[in-house]
Amino acid sequence: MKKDNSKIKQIADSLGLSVATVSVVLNGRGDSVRISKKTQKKVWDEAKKFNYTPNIYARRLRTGVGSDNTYVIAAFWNVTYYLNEMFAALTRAVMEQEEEKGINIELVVVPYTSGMISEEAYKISSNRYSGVLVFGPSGNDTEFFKENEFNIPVIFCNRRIDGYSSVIIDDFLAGEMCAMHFHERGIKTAGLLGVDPDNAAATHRCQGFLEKAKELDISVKKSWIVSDNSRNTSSGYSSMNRMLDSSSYPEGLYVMYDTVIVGVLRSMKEHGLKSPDDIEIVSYGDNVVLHYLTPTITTIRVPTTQLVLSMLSLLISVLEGKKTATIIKEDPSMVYRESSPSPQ
Amino acid sequence: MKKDNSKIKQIADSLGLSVATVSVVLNGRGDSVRISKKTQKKVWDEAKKFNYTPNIYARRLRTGVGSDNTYVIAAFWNVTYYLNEMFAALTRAVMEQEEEKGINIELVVVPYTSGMISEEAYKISSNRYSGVLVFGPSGNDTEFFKENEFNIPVIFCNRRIDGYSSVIIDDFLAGEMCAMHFHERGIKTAGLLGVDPDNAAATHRCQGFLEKAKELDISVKKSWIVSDNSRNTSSGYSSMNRMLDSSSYPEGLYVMYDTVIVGVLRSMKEHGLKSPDDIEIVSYGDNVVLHYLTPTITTIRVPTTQLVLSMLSLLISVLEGKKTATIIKEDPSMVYRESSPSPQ
DNA sequence: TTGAAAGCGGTACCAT
DNA sequence: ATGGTACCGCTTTCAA
Repeated sequence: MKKDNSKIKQIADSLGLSVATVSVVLNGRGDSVRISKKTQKKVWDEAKKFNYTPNIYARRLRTGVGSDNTYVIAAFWNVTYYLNEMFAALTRAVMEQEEEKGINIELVVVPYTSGMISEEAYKISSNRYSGVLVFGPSGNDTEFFKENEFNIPVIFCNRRIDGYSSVIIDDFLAGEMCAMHFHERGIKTAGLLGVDPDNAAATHRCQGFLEKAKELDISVKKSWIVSDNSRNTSSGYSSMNRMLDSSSYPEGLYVMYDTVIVGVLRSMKEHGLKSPDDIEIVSYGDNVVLHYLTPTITTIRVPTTQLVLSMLSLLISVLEGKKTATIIKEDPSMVYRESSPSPQ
Repeated sequence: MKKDNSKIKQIADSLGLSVATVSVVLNGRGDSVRISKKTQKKVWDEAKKFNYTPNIYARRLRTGVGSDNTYVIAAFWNVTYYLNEMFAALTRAVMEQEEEKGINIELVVVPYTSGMISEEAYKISSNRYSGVLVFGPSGNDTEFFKENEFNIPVIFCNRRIDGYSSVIIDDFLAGEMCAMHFHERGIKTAGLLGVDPDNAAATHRCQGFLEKAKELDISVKKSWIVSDNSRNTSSGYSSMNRMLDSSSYPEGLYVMYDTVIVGVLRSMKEHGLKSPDDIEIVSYGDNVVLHYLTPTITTIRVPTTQLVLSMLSLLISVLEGKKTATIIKEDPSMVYRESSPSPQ
């Protein structure tokens, strides 16, 4: 059922009043401008009948509000994944940049479901935003951007796409780091949990890991590579169950996202297994719980906060004409904890 | 350093061109409209020199984009707390309501730091938004709203404030529920972790708990009431340390937020204590990890998803004139797990 | 107590 | 290849 978003003029006409009067009443200033109660009521009734909704953009333009030094930045947000930590980083980055650069940022969040970004992307090319940040695009989603071109800057979070800016983690390296770590620990068999062909970042990590593992003679059985495209505690639990219910398990496990780790630990416990004794675990991410779980979890830390801040900062620089499209790298680093201690 | 957000007219004048030409060039349509390369370059150079930033609202108004059936909804977001789960719920609620009601929602996130909402709140009264949702206001913040009045609907998440709409959890009841549960478990001594006088919801829970505990002869020592206004894993860890480092500890512990629980468990472990054997734990919230930790954590579940959905749905109803300001209640419920099993 | 009209900053049509 | 101008929807000043 289509709403009739009527305009002030329509209300005014059908009441035989002027738009000025209607506007004043609708802004709650009827009394102070001394519009008669009777007229006020008529206006309100008619507005309700027409289901009047003010055009916010017309209002803003007229009042000049939010037009000075203001960038309208859209954050395209994949609701399918668990990007919650990133959101916290984004809100903080916004406050920081507003302060630092003396600007105003209007942060518009555009939710999309994995693979369906094309349904929302028309918004990018319709003069709505100053610039765009994209979080968590799947294979389909990135494909869409490759095939289209936009006239405002679009910056990706940890995805390389020709012609676009991005801030990326060297995920291939993150994969290699884990394999090298396992090698130094004397680990000869290893598995991967959370593989997702639709996720470019995770895929790079896998590749980096697998190539390096091969080079270092770490054996990776097929049944030790478990996919998981949900990235949450429950999915981590069932993924790990799948591996452990099969005949064997590896000495070392590389978990693609720290958001699943509690589920992994649970599954191990229910199978009577302990980390690091039975399986050494290396996670990916910098969630603070990794430092408090039992065992504490070794992780390849990605600087989430820095990542998001770099995205926003880059976008603003581009908008200010200070930089052109580019790629910024943030480096992952190893944090040793109980689940797979430092080799030294 | 104030930016000079110059206008198209200025560029046009200083170049001796028309606004039309400048507009076309700046929109990247210079070639298709056959503006000479030379002129295009002049325009771009001048725009850069003037640091031209288009007024997004003027553009939207003119192009009519995003004006049909669109509500601009601001979510005031306290970045000090850990409301990440809520954000996921909010993005999903937005998609749901757009679908269900056949409307468009532009979700604007306005970050604020605890106690400082007044610095951002002027935005509410300046015609920027259709309506406002407020998440995580502290005592100061709610005080501010009590003292001011706004001409657009403002809806609070789990805070009662005279004259405003809200969707609330019966936190007093949630407190009582825990005390009653402990009583049925035969627990005679209990503590509270995560008390925060600045947080109305947590305070109600404490009150409900303490009153019921008194009634049921559960003793609550002062040193067992530990405050924590940070609500994260680290703060939970240090809060619990504070309690356990003192002379004694209670049989039952009510933890005000599930976001601290991993820290609490860690502290107990380091003190050689186990749940439920040494201390029975009841949490508050519905984070999925509670179901996978060791031990699994008994909790008073609040329907976060429903809570946020109700807020948004209520706001839209008010905007559509279908409802007036009101208060909606969502009920907490007990979920029994290992850390404090069902009494039966 | 109400109305007429200017104008916010752009875009796009139609001329030239 | 470029310019003139109406107009998007609303608020506000000033006049009646």
